[in-house]
Amino acid sequence: MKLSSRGRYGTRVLLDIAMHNGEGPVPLRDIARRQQIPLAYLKRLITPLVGAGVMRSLRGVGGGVLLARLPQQVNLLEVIRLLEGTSPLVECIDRPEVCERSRGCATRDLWTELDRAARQVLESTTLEDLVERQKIKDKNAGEMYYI
Amino acid sequence: MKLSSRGRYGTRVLLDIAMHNGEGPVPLRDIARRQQIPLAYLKRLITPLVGAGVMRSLRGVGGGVLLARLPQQVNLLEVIRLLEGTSPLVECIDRPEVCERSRGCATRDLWTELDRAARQVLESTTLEDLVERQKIKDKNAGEMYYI
DNA sequence: AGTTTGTAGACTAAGATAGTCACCTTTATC
DNA sequence: GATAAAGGTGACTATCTTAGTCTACAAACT
Repeated sequence: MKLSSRGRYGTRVLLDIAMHNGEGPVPLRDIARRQQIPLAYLKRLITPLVGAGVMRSLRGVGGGVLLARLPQQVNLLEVIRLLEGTSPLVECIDRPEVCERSRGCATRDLWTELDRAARQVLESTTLEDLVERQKIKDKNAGEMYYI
Repeated sequence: MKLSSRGRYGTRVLLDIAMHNGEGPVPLRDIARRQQIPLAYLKRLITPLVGAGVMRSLRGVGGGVLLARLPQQVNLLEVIRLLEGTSPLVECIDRPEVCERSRGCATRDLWTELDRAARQVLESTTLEDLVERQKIKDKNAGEMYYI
């Protein structure tokens, strides 16, 4: 039960470009620097997000990446699924046929419950929510200097 | 965000011995057969559970393993933590110092929320709950034959 | 044409996971 | 006390996943 660095990085990348939403394409180089992600790795990381239409990319001079939808239209469940590849916590949740004991298995019910709880948190959070939280944090951080 | 086979196996093992609670030591051989877990692997699997006082073991003829506490006194959060070793979903949740951006990181708050949601499900479920659910399932399975 | 950007594929190093094997220790029983 | 039936332990291995690199390529702006 670990979140991979793909999941962590990718979410940070989306939050980064969401924070710059409306300002045109954000170069990967800048994102890599701000988020401390190796550029070559970042390039690979975003491909599923671009492919799924969560973000768009523009090549060439002045290019970069930007959100393909409004921040409130991107929920974190979709994001994590795209980044991690594998969806469920345990294989048998979605595909009972992979384990012959699925039908009468009490532990499987528990994993299902666990998976649902996690999904609920992710699905109910959008990029806009993250942006709001981040802005509050940035604001508070600024005020810290005056205390 | 996958549950390891250690976590899945180990939980099944505990449910197995909880179902036989009060009947004396349950031999690992029997558990291995019923739960379809390689015996050699099973032996290794249970050591942290024995070490933490969740189950007890008895060697020699007529030996086996049994619960060291009442089923309602064993919650699944403790079990999963013992089996998986690593506790939090993301390192920085418990140890902000591992990442310099922890303080002002909105994604970290999300991971914390996610972790708490998962913990809540596990912590509020005891072995007794699992036993109850399993008994209902077994009962229903029995009735299926008469339909 | 040249430079700046993103794209794609192949590859690799390190670590985790799942599992095996051989041998040891404890305990009951004859 | 020999023996057999249990669990315990350390070392090992095969496979997979993760994280990351490298190289060559394609598009777009100037």
